[in-house]
Amino acid sequence: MSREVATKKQILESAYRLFVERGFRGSSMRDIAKNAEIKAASIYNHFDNKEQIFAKVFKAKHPMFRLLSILDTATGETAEELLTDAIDRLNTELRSEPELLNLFFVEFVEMDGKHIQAAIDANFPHDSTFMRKIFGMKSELRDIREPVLVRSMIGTVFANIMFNWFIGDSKPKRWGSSTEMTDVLLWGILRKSNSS
Amino acid sequence: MSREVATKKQILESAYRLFVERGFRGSSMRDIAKNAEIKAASIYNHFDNKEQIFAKVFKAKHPMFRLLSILDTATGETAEELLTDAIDRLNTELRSEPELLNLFFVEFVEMDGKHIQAAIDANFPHDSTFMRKIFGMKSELRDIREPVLVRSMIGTVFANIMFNWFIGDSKPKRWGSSTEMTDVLLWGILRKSNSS
DNA sequence: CCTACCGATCGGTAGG
DNA sequence: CCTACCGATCGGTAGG
Repeated sequence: MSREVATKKQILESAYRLFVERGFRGSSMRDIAKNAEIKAASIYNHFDNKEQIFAKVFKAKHPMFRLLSILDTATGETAEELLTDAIDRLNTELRSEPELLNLFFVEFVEMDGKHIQAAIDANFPHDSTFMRKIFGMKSELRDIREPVLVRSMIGTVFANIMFNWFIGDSKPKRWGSSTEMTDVLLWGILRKSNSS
Repeated sequence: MSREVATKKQILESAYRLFVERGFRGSSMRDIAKNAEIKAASIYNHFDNKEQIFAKVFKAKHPMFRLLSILDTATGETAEELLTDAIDRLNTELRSEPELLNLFFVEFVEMDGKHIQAAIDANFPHDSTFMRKIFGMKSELRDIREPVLVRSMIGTVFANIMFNWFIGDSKPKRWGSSTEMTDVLLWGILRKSNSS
């Protein structure tokens, strides 16, 4: 990797971490430069301006594709096992890296969503191992299209975590556990009832 | 309402709109003052600093309680009707006011979630008409606790909308409609199968 | 509630 | 890739 490419990569990585932690306007070019171990003016040898950096970071780190990759690692002999494992993995990943979705929030609030389409165009099509696996277990499922199934799963996990943020650490018993939430999802997806 | 209270209210309302549109660091005290039709220095007669304004805005506008209020307006003779109407209302509201959740995103990214607990403490307990209604239809439902039900519903609607942001306007057919998503949820909740 | 102002920091440029 | 610097804007204060 040439020196130039390496520096560019350092800038993008530094910017990613800062945008995720402090948002776009909260991350200065000087801070981005410092983490990349250069001076602020040198950034302009690689990028035209701050927003161009954000656009490239967002394209490279769009969280949707990260979540689909996590799904691909799930395993299981039956549909119920596969789905449960997939949900566990999503939950674990989002809990250990809660800022995974921050980049998207920043894009939505500060950028008005204007880079989303370009990021989608750059990353599609995505070959999903998970969808192929669950497709092979079709007989165990209700008649639901695969993408709808994937949405339901990501949605359930996502909603669990968001909801936990919403209510803070208070009253977890009152509001239920994520296991209870997963149960609702499985009942909605599987052809036969799961053990509960 | 005294002049002083009215001014304070104008400042909070102005700050709310700006925080939601541009984030915390993207909203200057001068902008907040201009929308409230005073000068920037005058804000300090009512608030100590910018962050205190955010804390008060967040406490007053925590989106969780807004969503619960929307649920309370739902009607229906059967559990299926009530749930479908509730989901429709949530979808309609979030679609017509997509920035409803932005305040929460800003709190999460720029404030590191530090005001959440205070907002919860200030707003609980919340008397939910919706939960009482659905409680009365318990025989039509699987054995799911009401809060879990509410979470599933808000979660499903929320995940639908987030997912639509994720994928932008592209390939709606490929990824399914929110009707298909609702169907999965109803199957997971209702004791008997719904028409599909 | 205002005018006037503070030091600090911002994104970006000039010129080497 | 750097030093030095630009005008603009920031949160906040003094003083009336």
